Amino acid sequence: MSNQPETTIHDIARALKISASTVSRALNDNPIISQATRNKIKKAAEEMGYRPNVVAANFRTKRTNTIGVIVPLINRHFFSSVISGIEEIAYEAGFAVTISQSKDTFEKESKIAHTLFSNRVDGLILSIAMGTQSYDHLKLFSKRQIPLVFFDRVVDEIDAHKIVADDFGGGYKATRHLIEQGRKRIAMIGGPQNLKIYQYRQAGYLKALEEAGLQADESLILHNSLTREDGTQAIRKLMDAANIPDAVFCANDTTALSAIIYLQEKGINVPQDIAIVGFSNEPFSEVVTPSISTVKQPGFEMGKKAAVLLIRQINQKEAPENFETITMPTELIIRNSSRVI
Amino acid sequence: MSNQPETTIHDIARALKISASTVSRALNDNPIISQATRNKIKKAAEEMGYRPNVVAANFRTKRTNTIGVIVPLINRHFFSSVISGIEEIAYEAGFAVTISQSKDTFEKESKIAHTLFSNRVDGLILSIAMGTQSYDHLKLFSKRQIPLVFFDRVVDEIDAHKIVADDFGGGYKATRHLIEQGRKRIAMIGGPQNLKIYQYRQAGYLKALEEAGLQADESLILHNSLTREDGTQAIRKLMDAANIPDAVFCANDTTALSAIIYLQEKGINVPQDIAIVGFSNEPFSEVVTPSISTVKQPGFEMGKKAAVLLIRQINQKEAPENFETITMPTELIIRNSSRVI
DNA sequence: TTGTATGCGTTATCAC
DNA sequence: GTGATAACGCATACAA
Repeated sequence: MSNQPETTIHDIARALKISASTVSRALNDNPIISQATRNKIKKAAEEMGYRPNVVAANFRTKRTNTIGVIVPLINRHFFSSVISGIEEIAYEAGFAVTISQSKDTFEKESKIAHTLFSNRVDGLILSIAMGTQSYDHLKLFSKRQIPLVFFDRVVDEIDAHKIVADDFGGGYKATRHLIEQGRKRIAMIGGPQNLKIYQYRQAGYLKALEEAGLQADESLILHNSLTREDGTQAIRKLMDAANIPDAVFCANDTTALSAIIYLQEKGINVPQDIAIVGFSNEPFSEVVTPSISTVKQPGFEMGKKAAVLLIRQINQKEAPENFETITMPTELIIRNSSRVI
Repeated sequence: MSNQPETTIHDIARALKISASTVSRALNDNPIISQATRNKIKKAAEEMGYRPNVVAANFRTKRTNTIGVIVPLINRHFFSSVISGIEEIAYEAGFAVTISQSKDTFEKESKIAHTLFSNRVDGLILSIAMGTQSYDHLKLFSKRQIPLVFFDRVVDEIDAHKIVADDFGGGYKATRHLIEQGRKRIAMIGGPQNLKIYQYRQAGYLKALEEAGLQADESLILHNSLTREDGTQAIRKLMDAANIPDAVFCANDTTALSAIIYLQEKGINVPQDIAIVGFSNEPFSEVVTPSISTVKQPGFEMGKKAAVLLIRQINQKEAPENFETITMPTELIIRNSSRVI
């Protein structure tokens, strides 16, 4: 069971009585090598079980053909859609993709970023963790001219291409829809305000209220981390207050679900008594009862776009003179949690 | 905006008028270097913005401290639980984790395996794709003594540690539960029979039927790829036949959901008319109406176990004389889709 | 405890 | 078209 030594281009060169450089060139389909020798070399490589040592090549060329991706949680439908989009483009362009999850903590995000940097990924695509407030681990990349593309949860302080969904429009459309359903006291369960996306969703909500001549009520606006538990706590707080809402716009589907479950337990009718709209279009939102109205983000498309921009930047080797922020449209999906038929 | 050159250990050595090897040793906390010089070197490294070139080190040491993980789909709760388990252990042990998804196709799986191999991952943890029937891309690893651990969807033909859930027991418990609810004509929507896990789930089902003196009915056993669409088609086929079932055991939660939705549309009562049990405990199964009875697999624990075995094998550098197959317990969770109260 | 020398496998530069 | 040679940055065997 001894470790058989790796076949290298030198072994092939020796066997064929040619030089290693010719082997290298042939294997890389360098057109300068004649078709005949190229075939001969490839055949020999095949027979000898040659496997290129990519690590050595990466070391030599200073390129790894690898893109790093950091998402808060792999297991969110939106994020895994983005990942699929990134993979599709990267795959076509000959890049491998390394995926990591920050678990929404700054500590893990920073550690991952350093690891990816040390492993010399050619570029990085990421959506920052909820807890991230310092950006040294990302400045590392910009300082060394390693292309960086943000999506969804972006950072103003760093110059880079940014792909975002139209969170403002989503919040606006969701709220406007509730208003059109005749709701007057519309609460909001929002996310951490250090993240732009949650600021924008809330801004859209406020804008819709204002347009409709409805007074925003501070006591109806809550902020938390948007987990199942946070959602339950938030809806309880809303319902225990003096002046209960007749609708709730939730900044994600998870808290929308919490709200629905809590209200059902209390015998309160959704949507008749209280209408609910979520955000993100998680798969479960379609299949729960009542199905959850929500705002759909084009995750797959965002991933593709992010990868295209990143790879372009990698290949041109120059930092672009100006960075784009691309806003992709969101779509309100009206389901039973907000529609009084 | 020019690319500043990387600081190397030689730069530090020159600045400190010492040798590069001392710098290398100090930075790696080699105890042979005196505390004083170690501190001095680390301080200089810090000040000079030194970042180790991990690619170069990997190349030199032939180790990457990276574990490759291939799963069919990142976005399945079970798989992402496994990934979390793997990450937790790997993180503690100083390994990075590269995650890829095969999208359940052989082609992508094979391509990923080759990429990971070429990138010299120290070990591989994987659950094979539904379509995978040839194993050359995995034999690559065993041939070069690169440790390999399978989980969930394992391969008999390859010697390696294997972590599986008790699929047989899960199928058995699920079916027995349906029998205890008084069901007599229990159908099964099963998965591809080239995968052991689906064979075992079905074997458990058959065993429970047999024990109860119920005749297995071939017309009540269907096989497909267990997607939403497959599930809908399967339940339709079952309901269109002469002799309709009074319960269905589905090999995953996705098809269980399809069945429930289809039956509800047809005005058939779940569980009164037809009881349903799924498999895997996807998050949605708890929150749909009716909530779906299912079999829970200990994904997180399986991931941890797989990582522990893999890392042990990596560190001892020797192929173990005998490989273990570890079966982790499954748990039946009884919910409303099968419980007539 | 530190320094010197060497080589990992590949690609790139230059020569022929 | 092909070959010889150097170099990438680091870790290590050996020498001091």
